Amino acid sequence: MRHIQTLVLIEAVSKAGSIRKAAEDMNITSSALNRRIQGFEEEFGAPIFERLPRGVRLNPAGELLIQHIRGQLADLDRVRSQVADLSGLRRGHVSIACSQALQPYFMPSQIAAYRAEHPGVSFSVRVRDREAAEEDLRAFQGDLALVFEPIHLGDFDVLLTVEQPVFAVMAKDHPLATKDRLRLRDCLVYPHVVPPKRIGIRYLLDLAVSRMTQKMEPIAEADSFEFMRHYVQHEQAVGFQFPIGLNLRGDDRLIFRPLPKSDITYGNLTLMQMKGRTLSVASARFANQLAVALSGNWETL
Amino acid sequence: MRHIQTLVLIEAVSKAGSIRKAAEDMNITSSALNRRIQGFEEEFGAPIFERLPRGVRLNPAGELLIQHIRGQLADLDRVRSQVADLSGLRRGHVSIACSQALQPYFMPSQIAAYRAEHPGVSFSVRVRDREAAEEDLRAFQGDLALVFEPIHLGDFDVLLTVEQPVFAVMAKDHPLATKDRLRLRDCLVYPHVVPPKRIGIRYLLDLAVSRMTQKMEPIAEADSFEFMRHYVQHEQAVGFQFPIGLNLRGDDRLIFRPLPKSDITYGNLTLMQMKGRTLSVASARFANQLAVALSGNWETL
DNA sequence: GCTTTGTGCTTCGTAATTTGCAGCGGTAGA
DNA sequence: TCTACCGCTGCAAATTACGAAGCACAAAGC
Repeated sequence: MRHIQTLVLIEAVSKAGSIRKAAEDMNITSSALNRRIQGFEEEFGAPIFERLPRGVRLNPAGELLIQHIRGQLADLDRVRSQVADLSGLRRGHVSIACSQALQPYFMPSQIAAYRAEHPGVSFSVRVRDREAAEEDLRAFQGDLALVFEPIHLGDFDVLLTVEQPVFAVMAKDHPLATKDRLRLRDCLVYPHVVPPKRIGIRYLLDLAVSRMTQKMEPIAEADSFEFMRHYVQHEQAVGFQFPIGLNLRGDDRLIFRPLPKSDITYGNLTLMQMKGRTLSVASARFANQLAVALSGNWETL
Repeated sequence: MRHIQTLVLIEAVSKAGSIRKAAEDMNITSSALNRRIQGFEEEFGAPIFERLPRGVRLNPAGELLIQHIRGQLADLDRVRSQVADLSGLRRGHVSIACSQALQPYFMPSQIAAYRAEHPGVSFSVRVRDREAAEEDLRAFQGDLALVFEPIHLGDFDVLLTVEQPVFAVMAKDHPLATKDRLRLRDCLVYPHVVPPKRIGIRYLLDLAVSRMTQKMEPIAEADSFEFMRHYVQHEQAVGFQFPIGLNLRGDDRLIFRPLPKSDITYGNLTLMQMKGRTLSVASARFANQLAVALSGNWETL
């Protein structure tokens, strides 16, 4: 794409932080890149970068412009995808950012199901906490985001929201495993493992605990649910997870018990896209499939 | 803008219908233009034009692309406007399509008021019926549209809607001028002048008459309100207009009487923009001013 | 049926633009 | 003071785009 190359170069420079570095990345000489940028700034009518002793950085005008550039590049991708689609080849690419909970079971099965029908579509899946996922959308680095408890809802279009209760996770021989109705306060009596603050489930836990007299005193704070899953098998500890991240029936070492909504708010699993953006054919269809899959009850998982 | 020229050329070709004509318009040779298009199609990966014996025409892929191009050009304008704005110069351009009724009084006074505060902003005003105004927005040929009774509301963002009653317009010595409460059926007894079907006020008239036993039998159908205004001074005829298009107090030759809502629905004057589009600074501020001006009651005009 | 007109497209020599190389001046950190 | 890295600039080479002319073809015009 010749007519767009300058824009791509500008983005590369803004990412590299210096013209020379960006020139190396893009396999051209720094002088050529330098002159292209100067030429663009002249055409544009205003400087885009502020020159620092150690390199360059976008000025406010440049920030405005780079947002435009990213939007245009993403939109051009969309057009190409639509064109490819109407010429019969069902190919394309879907880029999605999602919570950790969706990694082990949900996303793999969904992507496999989609690819069974559209083998020409490729995927990139990035694990992001709720804040980073939104940042991805904003920078046009991802088409979709599927996260619990999003923060800045106003900046995005919400395609779907479903509620999921928080589950307590423990070993089969845990004393609490025999209780059929488990309360959050029971869990906190035992050693517990929780994720760090940026994770949605932790946000819900903090909210719930703030209304209780008991305090949360985690023996471990880990951003890996895998760690939690395995740790509770070594000590008689309790972990927390959403059902979509659990193999509710198929796990023979762990026990999962839902916590009542009165104890801890249900988590909102939300499928979002950048506000006002038109998705590529592949992304839109995949989003649709996700919506159908999620609209079922979690108890049927 | 060098990196965008090919896109502009493509748009020119699609408008001219032939490469040679477009080349003349753009002051280059047809061979150069031809090669640029071929080059673009190769980069793009698919033909954009279908070649006809008498010229070229956009194929479906091209239609998709041209929409992207127009959006990109409009968005770049917006960015440049914002950049100009943050560097202190309050300049820019506002392009608005609006109904005939707004031409004599409303738009001139609004634009003058805006330019009194922002002398660097220029305007283009196009008179369009409600359908053509929407087409303008869709093709990114206008930033705003202010029309009565829009048709495809779903494709646009509505910034404001205000109701305006239909007024009967007649000479000062007209027999009906003495009645203080005028009904539509009274007007239709006399010779009447109406606009053609594509105009919003005619749509309302047709709707109203379809519920009556009386029929509409216009002695003249004219798309110029000026014609109507002057004609009713020659014959004892009745015309129709919205109050925003009338000088309610200042006209010493004509009488204006509102028709009751039960006789004929109030017209919806609607300020719209292209769905999801971010307007330039100047356009957004002007839209804001229009909204403020219109939110007052028509009776205070 | 023939000419005329208008189309997209190609060839080729030339003009315009971009690139790479080397070097300059300047700033920050050692 | 020295080194490393930065943005920037002449200048010649390489690349690219352009204009003029002409070709093949199809639809009107006569």
